[in-house]
Amino acid sequence: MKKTPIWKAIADALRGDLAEGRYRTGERLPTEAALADRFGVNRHTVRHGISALVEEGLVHTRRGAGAFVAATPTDYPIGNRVRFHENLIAAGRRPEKQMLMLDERAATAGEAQALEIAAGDPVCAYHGLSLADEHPVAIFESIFPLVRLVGITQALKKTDGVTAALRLVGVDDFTRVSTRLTAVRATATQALLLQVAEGDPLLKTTGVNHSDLGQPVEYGRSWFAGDRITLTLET
Amino acid sequence: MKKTPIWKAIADALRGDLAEGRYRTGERLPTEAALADRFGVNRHTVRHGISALVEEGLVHTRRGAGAFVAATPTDYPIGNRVRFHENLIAAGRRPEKQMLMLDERAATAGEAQALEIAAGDPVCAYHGLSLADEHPVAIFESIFPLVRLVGITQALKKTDGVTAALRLVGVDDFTRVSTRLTAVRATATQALLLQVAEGDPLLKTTGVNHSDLGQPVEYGRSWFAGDRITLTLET
DNA sequence: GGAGATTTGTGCGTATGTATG
DNA sequence: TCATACATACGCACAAATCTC
Repeated sequence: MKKTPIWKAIADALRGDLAEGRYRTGERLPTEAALADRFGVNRHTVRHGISALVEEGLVHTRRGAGAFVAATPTDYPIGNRVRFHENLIAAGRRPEKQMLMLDERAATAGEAQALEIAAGDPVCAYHGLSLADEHPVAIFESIFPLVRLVGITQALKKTDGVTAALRLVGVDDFTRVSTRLTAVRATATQALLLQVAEGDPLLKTTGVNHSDLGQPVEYGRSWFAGDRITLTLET
Repeated sequence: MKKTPIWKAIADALRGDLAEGRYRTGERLPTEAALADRFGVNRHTVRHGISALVEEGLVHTRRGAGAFVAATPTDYPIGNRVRFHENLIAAGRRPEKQMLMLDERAATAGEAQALEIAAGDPVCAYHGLSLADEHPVAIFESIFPLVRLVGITQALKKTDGVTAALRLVGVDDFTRVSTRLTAVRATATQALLLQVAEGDPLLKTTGVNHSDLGQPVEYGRSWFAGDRITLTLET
């Protein structure tokens, strides 16, 4: 019989609560004092347990505010000095971009969190398809916060690219602050667009671009056909 | 001017010592009591700092024995030395590695090409499973060219990690020259090992590590459970 | 905007458990 | 067996950020 530390038992209990969906994304956990009281332990012991969840990426804390349920299930950083490079244009392939939809709507909770705006704030949604040699290779989706980027929708209609459109609304430079990669199944819609079978594996990337002022200006998601595309990371 | 906590300053100081090579790999750090005395702080404060280094993967601790240097990071100021698995481990979550198979055989055509050897040349194949919190998260497979790395199989048996094993056979340093990412379906075997359903999407990564002489010394492949793991790239 | 309460972060002290050598 | 060293856990105090009124 292995003896499990109290802090780990607390972490496990909380992780279980999260797994069961007893807390929603972004929701605040009980305070350390409340948890310490509930489990009948010292506040430090609770903190130790919570810190484990923070390391796992399940929870993030804000001093003075509380501990909140993180959006992502598990994140594994794989390096700080890695450049993300989409190597779509491998040897003589002609890339194209095709706009599928462009409209303005209210931000979902996840989009709002990524863009650091309030849920329901107006955003511009830009959907499209990337092709190489006339074969679809990826679906992309860019969300722009309208509160910061007035006129981005019109700019996207006029120009032919995100960079140019952002420049039109005053964002001369932006940097990608994070990229996340995971594998998912193709939904029916995605399968149709990418011309793969429903349920086929897709490589999903999500990322946020910040302006030089440090504000999020674009939340992008892409789905690559797993059997057709390989992303390469160059050091 | 930002105020840095004492524990962070201690972590930085120790990390600096490691970067300068003042401790060798495997060497024991001063005891917590000694460090607490040196820095004039409480032992808990030292522990907090050391725990940060443990999470980064720079140090590992053994109860009753001490804290030991895990790796000397020469890549701090400049450097494109991305140690894929080490960085995964740095994410914390009490990772484990479980060896599944270790044998010597002839290289397949693809392995030979990646390692720049002749097809059929003898290689060492090292298969394993990565776990976090006792849950499988990835399958890894490393192929080593025996023509360049005599005794690597025995070294892998003795040591507990690729880095240490390579050092045993004379490769003190190596660099990942490329990483490729794609999404695939889980085979029956992979599904069993990763405890997912057959056909579930997996994030597949492949990469080659070169020695400081520029020769390929390892061809690695990993399969991550797509619904459980997100790789993050930080700029 | 300001004052006070709340909540997390940091740090110290103490005690005991457990693995190591 | 015994001392050493890390691991866990409690308690106290204050700082810093946040939230509420």
